[in-house]
Amino acid sequence: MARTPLWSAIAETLGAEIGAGRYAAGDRLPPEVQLAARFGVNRHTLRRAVATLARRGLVEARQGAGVFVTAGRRITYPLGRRVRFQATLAAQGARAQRTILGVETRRADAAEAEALAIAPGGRVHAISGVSHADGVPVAVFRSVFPAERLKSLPAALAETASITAALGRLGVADYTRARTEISAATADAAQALRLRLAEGAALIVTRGVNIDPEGRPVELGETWFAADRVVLTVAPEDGGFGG
Amino acid sequence: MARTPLWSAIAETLGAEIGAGRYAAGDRLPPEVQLAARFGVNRHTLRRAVATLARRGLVEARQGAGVFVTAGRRITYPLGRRVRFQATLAAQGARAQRTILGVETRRADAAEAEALAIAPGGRVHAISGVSHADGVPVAVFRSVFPAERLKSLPAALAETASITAALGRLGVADYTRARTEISAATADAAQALRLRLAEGAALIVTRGVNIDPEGRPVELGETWFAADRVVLTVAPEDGGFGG
DNA sequence: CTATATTTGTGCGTATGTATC
DNA sequence: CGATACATACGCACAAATATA
Repeated sequence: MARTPLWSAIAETLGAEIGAGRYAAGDRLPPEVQLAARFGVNRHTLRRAVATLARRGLVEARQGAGVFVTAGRRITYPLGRRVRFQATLAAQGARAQRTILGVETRRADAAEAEALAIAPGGRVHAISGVSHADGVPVAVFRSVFPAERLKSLPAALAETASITAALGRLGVADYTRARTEISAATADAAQALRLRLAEGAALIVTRGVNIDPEGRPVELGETWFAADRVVLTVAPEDGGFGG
Repeated sequence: MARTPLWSAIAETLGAEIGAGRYAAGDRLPPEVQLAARFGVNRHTLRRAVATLARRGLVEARQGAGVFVTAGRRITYPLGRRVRFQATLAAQGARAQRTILGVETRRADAAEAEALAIAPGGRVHAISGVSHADGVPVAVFRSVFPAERLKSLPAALAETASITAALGRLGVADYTRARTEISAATADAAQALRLRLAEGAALIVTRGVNIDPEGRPVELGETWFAADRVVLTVAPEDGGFGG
């Protein structure tokens, strides 16, 4: 008979209270020392319970400020031939924004070279950044482009934050998603910071290759979505479900 | 300048050593007290580092036995119109096995009734279980079926563990996936136990409705995949990957 | 703007329980 | 059975970030 640990029972209790509305979205929970006193446990024990709730996305702890109940609305993100960030969010009444955090040109590793169908060790532009919906970060991404074909991509990106628009200037009028791999991971420190999540929170990970109309790869993209803010959907047939 | 916590630096070091092959798959790491001594930290601090690696799926701690490096091979699981567990694994040379852990008949909740297009409060059969590949648990699932139409499903499942076969006996010769939602989560205690993962490990979560050739929903299925053992793929065009 | 209190984050030490070998 | 090794839980202290007087 495995008896449930204290921290687990406390997490259940607090989670249920949040669900029941005792603490509403945006509210601050009582300080850890008070909660520890209420449950009659050590602060460490209570902290483990709170960490569990944070990983589940129910609360968010901010050092010096407190532990806050998170909001909770989820964006639906359809996967298919055509994956467009801005258009998807606009259709759901959300304002999309992309921030480029870094651009570098370097040699491709083996996996990148294969995915982009370039020579091993060929040069690539690597772009990383964060995607926001209505000011809330929903994903971090890293994209790799063949540098030889898209020499002036960094310059184009300096003028427009939209990757679609930047590619358009370089003659890639259209692109489609050849294949998408989906996995999951837990947020590391850097991702947690960018996405305003607790470390260890669940992320949906996608890895996909975009190709131009001739079938040549133009982008290898990896995206880490905050799982408590996004749901991906896969529809076997394209073309709307009719709202 | 944010100085990195000790536990984080230690996790990086150990993770790199595992990646470099200093500890091979299946190997046991030195005991916590030894590792704590090696890094000159308290056992708590080392445990947090190990917990981080466990969440990432690099290691697995077994009480009383030790901390072991996990194997690492990943199964590819294509999502599409036709989602068949046994056939998918067989194509990759893995032996598929499904264990039914529980069958109950109860009233549908609002979401289930809507997904299955039955009257609110109508009865459903709920099946839960675990899927294994070559003896390794890769997913836990819960499926809900309309009980009125499939009255003897529990009996059929008692004779064959295959859901496809059981449905076949009840006149559902074929079914296809209407839509799939994908998210991610971290493993709770029960899921961690069934999947032999650390609590907090990353899970890929899918939720899908299967429909018969006439378009009537026959199953609402939720699956939690161990993210370090499975990759889902989405191909815009159907038609086998050949293999 | 500065000083102080509050609150979460990290880390050590110790003790005991429980599963495995 | 005993020895080993991971799991839980308590206590104390200080650092870092934030809020407040």
